[in-house]
Amino acid sequence: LPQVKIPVCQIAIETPLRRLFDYHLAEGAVPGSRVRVPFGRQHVVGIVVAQAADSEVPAAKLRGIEAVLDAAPLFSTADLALLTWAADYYHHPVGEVFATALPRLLRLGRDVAPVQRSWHITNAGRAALADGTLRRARRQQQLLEYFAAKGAVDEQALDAALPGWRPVARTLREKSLLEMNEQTRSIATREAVQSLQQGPVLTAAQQSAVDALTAPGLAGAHLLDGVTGSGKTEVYLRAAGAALARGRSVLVMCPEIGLTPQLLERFEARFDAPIAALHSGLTDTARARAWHLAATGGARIVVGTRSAVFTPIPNLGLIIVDEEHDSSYKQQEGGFRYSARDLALLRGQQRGVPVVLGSATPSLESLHNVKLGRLTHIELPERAGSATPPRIALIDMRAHPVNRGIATPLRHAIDAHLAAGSQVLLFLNRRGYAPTLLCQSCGWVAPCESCDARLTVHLAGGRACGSLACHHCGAEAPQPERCPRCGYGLQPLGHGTERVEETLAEFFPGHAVERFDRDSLRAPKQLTDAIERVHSGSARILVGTQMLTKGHHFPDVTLVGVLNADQSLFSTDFRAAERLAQTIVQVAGRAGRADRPGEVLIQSQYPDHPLLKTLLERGYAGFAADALQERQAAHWPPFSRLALLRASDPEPEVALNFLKAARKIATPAAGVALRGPVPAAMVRRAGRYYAQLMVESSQRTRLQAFLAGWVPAVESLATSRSLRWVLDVDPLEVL
DNA sequence: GGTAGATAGGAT
DNA sequence: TCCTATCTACCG
Repeated sequence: LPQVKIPVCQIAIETPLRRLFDYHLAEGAVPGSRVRVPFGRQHVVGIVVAQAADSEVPAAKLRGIEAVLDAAPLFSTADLALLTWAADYYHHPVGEVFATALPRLLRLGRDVAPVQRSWHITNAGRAALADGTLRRARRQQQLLEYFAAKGAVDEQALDAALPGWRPVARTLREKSLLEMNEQTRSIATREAVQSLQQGPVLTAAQQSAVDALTAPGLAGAHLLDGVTGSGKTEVYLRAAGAALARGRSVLVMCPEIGLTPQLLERFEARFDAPIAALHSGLTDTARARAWHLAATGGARIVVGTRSAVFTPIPNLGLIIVDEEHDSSYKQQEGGFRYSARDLALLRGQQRGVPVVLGSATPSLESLHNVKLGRLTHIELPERAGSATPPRIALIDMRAHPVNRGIATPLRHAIDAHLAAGSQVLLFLNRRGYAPTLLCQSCGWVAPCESCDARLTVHLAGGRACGSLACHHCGAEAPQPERCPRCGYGLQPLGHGTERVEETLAEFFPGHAVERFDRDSLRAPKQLTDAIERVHSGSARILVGTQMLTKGHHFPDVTLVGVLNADQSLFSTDFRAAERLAQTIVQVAGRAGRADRPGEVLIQSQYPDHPLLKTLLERGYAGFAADALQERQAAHWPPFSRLALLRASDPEPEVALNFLKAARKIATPAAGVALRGPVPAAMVRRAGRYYAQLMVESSQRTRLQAFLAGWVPAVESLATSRSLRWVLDVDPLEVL
């Protein structure tokens, strides 16, 4: 009997299963479009990835597509190829990878083609106006009169003409006096893009950077390596302008848009072009709209965070990855742990589109790629506008009196800068009041019930008697008055940003302190208000965490103090030194932006530490050169490739045993080494016990080949439902 | 991950 | 005897 071939669609479905699912071919079910399909006993939305002339699946199991949801595909074949590549490379279920690329509403099957809503008066409405039934409802009467005069009016016009019309219109609609019409708006693609501003005169370095990035017929990847204030953004704008002028669109990626709205503002101010912003602060509807605008070519500039790397952009002509060293480009939670920076490079290569990675403190990976010729190195050595670079010095905390975390030389420097009318910025990577609550009598410290960690003391609503919080699982508890073990009084030990804020207010009375951390700036409004207080000059001293190292320009800050650089000097994570160097250089970059020279003081117990010495004597480039040599000697990335299999379970030993079994079933492969499994640095976190197994190879292809065979086998090992496991390819933290 | 049928144990 | 909690297999 000749086999009958049955043509099928191969569909990505959001499920942890690592495969596509075949369904009978249906009209309009072209690759890239969404379809509704029966799946098990449910009905789900999937994405057609490909069509095939035949299926491996027994014909009896094949089912039909229920509905095609998109008239035109959402993803191009190149978009599909990128997503498929990512699923392969990160060895993650393809359906979940596709889910990452799609806003929630589209995943749910909603139609988000932008609609134009317009309102008009009904006959009943005219009658109501005539017979005066609305005499007592003045606003309703006025709105109806407006519609009686104007006819159909669309919502944008109403927003502009009559702010606050919506609730009134809703009431009138319920009474059938007004009606609303929806119609699909056609998007004007290829809108003319105008440059609103000319932009400043470029420095020679900027000009040659722009030349390199806008050379005709150019593709390829570039590292734009420029100190803070050297004008990287201006280079981005010029390169983007050139791409837009060629009729192409631009993808701009940034680590956290909420913290760095400047980038978006600069693009908005420069170009009269439709911009779509994609970040975590959007509502589902707003995100779906922005995504759709980008995917249909309605936006010529797309500014977004990590997941924006997957957003379809027709006619893409340039990809910019700002602050490429930033760890938020790597998804570090959940299952699909991709690097948006690496995928951006791949996307550019795949489409022949130039990619610019920008940073004042490039990742060692990127600097290594420069050496290998995979990235061209474009340097912007000087600060634009000829500002003097900051003077950096160490304060030996052993050699000076230290009062409440602040050494005398730093205190004097703060006094001097404040007296000169400048602002001062202090960086401390530790939020809360104190990292520990200690009993001075018996040595008891407040522990987290569900983690191997100490609870951090926080001020409750600002006053002395605080609360306790776990920074690992989020647990909160009131602060006990007495030691639960011996009944003695308890003391907060150590310094967090809240305590430093308190200390500064005491040491420098009359100088308002502004605190920048996740606790003080929970809402975006709080951040903008705080920044406003700094810019207006009402705040004189800034104290904060990482938040202060990202993006914001504080032109009147002339002194930056790093209160404790030591935390990561002796970390076991091989990337700790790189992160510390980047943080110090980034926070130092906040000082002396204007014509006033800046000063940076770093407090340390170990001023002779080679990392700090190198950084001060030879700058970030010198540090990076040394660090790369160390990595090479120790055979760490980028000189080797890593993958980490992490597992956790509420019962001790379960995760470790699972990983031991995973190691046992591995087929030995040449050039691939397994290390571990070992318990995680913090074994118990949020009530689960963690362990990990490392896979290492000097060659990416070997590692990939090994994982391709191993991961499916590992999957079949995981029988218990309570056990969770993830594979992290190119992990950032290996603790 | 979601679902439902199978199974086992406890409460009534 | 029935109810529920847990296990197991499957998804085209």
